[in-house]
This record gives sequence, structure tokens and C-alpha cells, in this order.
Amino acid sequence: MATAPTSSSDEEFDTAARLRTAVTRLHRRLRQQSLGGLSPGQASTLAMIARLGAPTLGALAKAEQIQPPSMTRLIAGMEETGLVSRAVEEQDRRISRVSLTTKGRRELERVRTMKTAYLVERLSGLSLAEKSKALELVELLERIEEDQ
Amino acid sequence: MATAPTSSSDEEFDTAARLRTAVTRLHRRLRQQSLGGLSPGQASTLAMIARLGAPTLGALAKAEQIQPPSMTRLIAGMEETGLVSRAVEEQDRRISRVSLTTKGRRELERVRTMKTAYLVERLSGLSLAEKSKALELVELLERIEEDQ
DNA sequence: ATGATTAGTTAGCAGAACTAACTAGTATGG
DNA sequence: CCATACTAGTTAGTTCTGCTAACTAATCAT
Repeated sequence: MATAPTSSSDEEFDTAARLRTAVTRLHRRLRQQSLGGLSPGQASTLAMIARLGAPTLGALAKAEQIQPPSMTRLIAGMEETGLVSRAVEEQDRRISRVSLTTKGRRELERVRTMKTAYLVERLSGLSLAEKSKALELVELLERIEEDQ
Repeated sequence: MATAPTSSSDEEFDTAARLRTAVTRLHRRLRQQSLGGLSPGQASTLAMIARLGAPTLGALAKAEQIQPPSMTRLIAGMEETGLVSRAVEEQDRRISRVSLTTKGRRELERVRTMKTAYLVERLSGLSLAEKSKALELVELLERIEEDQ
């Protein structure tokens, strides 16, 4: 036979292919959900700043797993609409720290629910058994991505 | 107490938020994987055409869950590089059906493995117990998205 | 003080998705 | 049988996200 039936890796392949498709589609759908004027990137960044306090731009980029230039632009937009403010560090003036404005905090609160509304709705349609599986699913996805 | 401990929906919210982040990041990482000259959208469309035979552009858009204009452009690019060909339907000349060229079929074969290589690699890093669960979890993910 | 490193920015590219508005072809009701 | 409505697909323009390469400005280290 030309191709040995290495069933284990065949299954892995199949699972991988389906996972890929599923992730692509869910991502697309999530992008289309309304976040009340904030882009998905902005919403996610807002939450991350809240979590980190007053991170440097670089730290924020790393936390969000994007390159610094992408973060520069995101922050520029958010600064323009008054969601965040920047402060240059006294000790090292290359560094600028980002923090939420009052408006930013307000918007984060407002959007926090909307951001996950779609998924919460989908999840609540699941059975109890499935719900507990959902948590496992998320943990699996997180493990797949970690330590790159 | 100000906030009642509605543990069930709190958990749902938390799971939803994590799922959202995980999907966004995994999607980003998948996008960066090399597909040997094909964009992710092209690779995915190629596979869908193979599955459907000679679908109309609209049917293809629906199957891939994108809007017709997006499919028009995808197909335009693929036609230019000779991956697919279009044929106007005789009976109804508004309709054009898309099918794979020989080159398209060849590329699909070639890319099929690369497409999932990254995920296969990540999945093979899991324990046996985790692996057996992975398929179940992917099925759950698919269920979360279906019947919109 | 000069050279190397670090933080962030600017500029330019590309992909993926959308909506709105259009063309062209088909079907239909008066 | 023809004017109108509907359908399939295309064109045009926008938005968002992400990247790399090359730059400036600031700091550190020898």
C-alpha cells in the first residue's frame, strides 16, 4: 500500500481541519457583532489596559500579542476619541504609558456585556453537560496557543 | 449584597470572554501560517468548491458564510492565477458556475496538509487523554456556531 | 563621547470583510 | 407583449487588522 493507515494522525488531521474552519468562521461572526462604536481591537485593548493599569505601549502590544506598530495605531485612534490618554514617563522619556480616561472606563463598562453577548447567548443554549465541556474547550484552545 | 452570586451566568460570561480571546488569537496565528502562495480564503474556497462540485457563486458565498461581493473578488483572484474557471449557465445567463481547474485540484492536494500542519503539530503535543477529547470539543465549537 | 540598544512612530503594503449602488438577465401581471 | 419587479453577480469605496522596513529619540555602556 502506498499510504499506511496511520489512523491516529488521520484523526488528528481531520480534527485540525475542522478546528481551523470553526475558528475562522467564529472569528468572522464575532467581528460582525456590534460593539457600540468600538472596533473589536479597541474593545479588547480597553479591557487589557484596565487589567494592566497603566502599561507601556510595548507591554500592551505584547499582552495583546500584536506588533508595536499595530498598537501604536490602535492607541492613536483611541486617544483621538478620548478613550485613553498617554503620559510620557519622566525617568525614561522613550516610554509612554497608556491609561483609561473616564470615558474609556465608562465605555468599557458599557461594552463589556455586548462584547460577549453573542457568545453568552450561544452558550446558554447548551445543555449543562455541554456547558461544562465549553470550559474545557476554552482551556484546550488556550493551551494550543500558549508557549509559542 | 449588591451583586447576587448568579454563579451560572457569571461563569458563562467568563467562559464567553475567554472563548472570544482564544478564537481571535488562534485565528491570527492561523492566518500567519504559510499556505504556499494561497491565501487562507483561497485555500478554504478551493476545498469548498471541491466539495460542492460546480457551485454557483452565490451558493459558494453562502457555503463559506461570506457576502457575494467578497466571493466575487476571491474567485476573480483565483481565476487570474488559474486555480478555477467560470462557466456561464446556458439556461440562466445571470448565473456563473465555478469549478476547479487541473491546477486548482493539484494545488488543493498540495496545500491540504500545509493548511492544518500547524494545528496538527499543536494537537500532537497534547496528552493522549486530551487528544481523545479534542474531537469532542471541536464538535462543540461547531455546534456553537451552527443554525444561526 | 561614541556606539549599541531600546521604545515608539511613520510609511507603505496586503488581506478580509462589509455596504451601497450598479448592470444584466429573467419572470410576471396587466 | 411589455413595463415592472426580482435575482445574480459586479464594481466601487470603506474599514479594520495585521505585517515589515526604516526611521527618530532617548538611554546605556564602554
